[in-house]
Amino acid sequence: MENGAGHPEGLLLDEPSVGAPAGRRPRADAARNRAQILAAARRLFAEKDPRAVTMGDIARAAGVGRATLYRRFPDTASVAVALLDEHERELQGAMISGPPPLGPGAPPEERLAAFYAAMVDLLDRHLPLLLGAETGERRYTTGAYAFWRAHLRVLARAAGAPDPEALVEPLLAPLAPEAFAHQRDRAGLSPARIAAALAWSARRLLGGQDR
Amino acid sequence: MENGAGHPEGLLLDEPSVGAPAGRRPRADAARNRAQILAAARRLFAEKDPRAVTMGDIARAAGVGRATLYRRFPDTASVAVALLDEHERELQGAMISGPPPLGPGAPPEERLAAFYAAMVDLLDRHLPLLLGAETGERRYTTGAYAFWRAHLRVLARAAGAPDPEALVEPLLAPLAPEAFAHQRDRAGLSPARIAAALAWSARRLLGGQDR
DNA sequence: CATTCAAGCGGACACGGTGTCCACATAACC
DNA sequence: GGTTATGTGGACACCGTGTCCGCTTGAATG
Repeated sequence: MENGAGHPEGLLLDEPSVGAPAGRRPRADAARNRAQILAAARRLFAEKDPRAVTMGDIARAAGVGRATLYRRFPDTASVAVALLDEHERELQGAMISGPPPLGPGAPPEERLAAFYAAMVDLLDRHLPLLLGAETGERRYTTGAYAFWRAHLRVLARAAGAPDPEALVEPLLAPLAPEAFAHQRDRAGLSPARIAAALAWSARRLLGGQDR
Repeated sequence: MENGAGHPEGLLLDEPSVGAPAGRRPRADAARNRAQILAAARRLFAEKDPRAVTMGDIARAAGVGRATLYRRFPDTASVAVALLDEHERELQGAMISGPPPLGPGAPPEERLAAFYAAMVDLLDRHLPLLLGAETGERRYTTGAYAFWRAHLRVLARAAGAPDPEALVEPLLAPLAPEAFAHQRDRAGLSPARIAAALAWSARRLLGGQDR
């Protein structure tokens, strides 16, 4: 990486882009349907297992035909991604240009701990959506993931870790939606306790006692 | 936990039990079919995306009817679990009673590093099966997972970590099959490099300089 | 305000996978 | 060799997916 202080600037702060027509202003009924779809989907994801939500469910709950739904979203995961977009962009902004320790200016281990805390909060508040959006392999191909990855690579590098590229995945893996769901709902750990354990890990891993 | 040197003894060292008749000796044709099913499934999981393998695929490749397959295995994941059983039991045995550093007798951070190395090796050799067996949430409900969990809890406790229970998940998350697949096949990291990064993490996290 | 036309809509279809049922076959036991 | 319990697999109904095509409707134009 050339840029020493490099941040993953502009890596995923683009427009919503998922399910929204690009060129001209959308038609009134189209916009209304889109809003109905998103509202219905948010409800459905929350009230049953997000991975069991089908395209037919969403279309029926939104009061539109299935083909109308398919016109904008290729699958249920894309709907969830659209619902998550704004929350994730907000967090990304705070990471790039917000106040420390989440933003620039704090030592790497503290920035990592703050990132963990923010992500645990995001997971806690929007777990159904995240489960619906990032099921299985899809997690790694989504745009947001590339951003988290780039961010953590910068932090690992700044902390002088031996192989930042290879360290990124272990740092990010505990934030997998399924992992969080298991800890919170199956094992009964509070989000605060999960965040505390991650903060401890962050300081152990990137803390600068020897290097 | 009462048992100070406690190991999760007998937690998952039971009989294969998946798809094998329990009580009496199985019929000759049943045993033959079972072997054909497992052989065919192993082949299929290796040659295409394990998550795209269907019950019909396995039955056809094994030369048996679909209902025969359903008699033993409720879904494709169970077939993969049966194929993994022996490898995992072998590793579990080494962890409980094998030589250090994998077995008892080494400091926690070294045992964790050895566990990571062994798991990376298992993942590298049997990734298709693991992807087929532990897709998504199922990972957390499988028997083997409970064993890894218990093992890491013991190590974290021995290292004096503040909240071993909450630390287990972050320690285990990087070993999710999807995470490994992404690192090795998408990011192009060699298993050795992945293992090295995990070993470094293990020593930072559980290494005993300050506790 | 009437006309025109592209964009949006949704009912209907074909396909493929799942899980179950039941009539038949066959190995194991007497 | 006859009997029985177990194993087998073809067939069925159901559900979700993804696509096609004729109809509707909003918006731009004269």
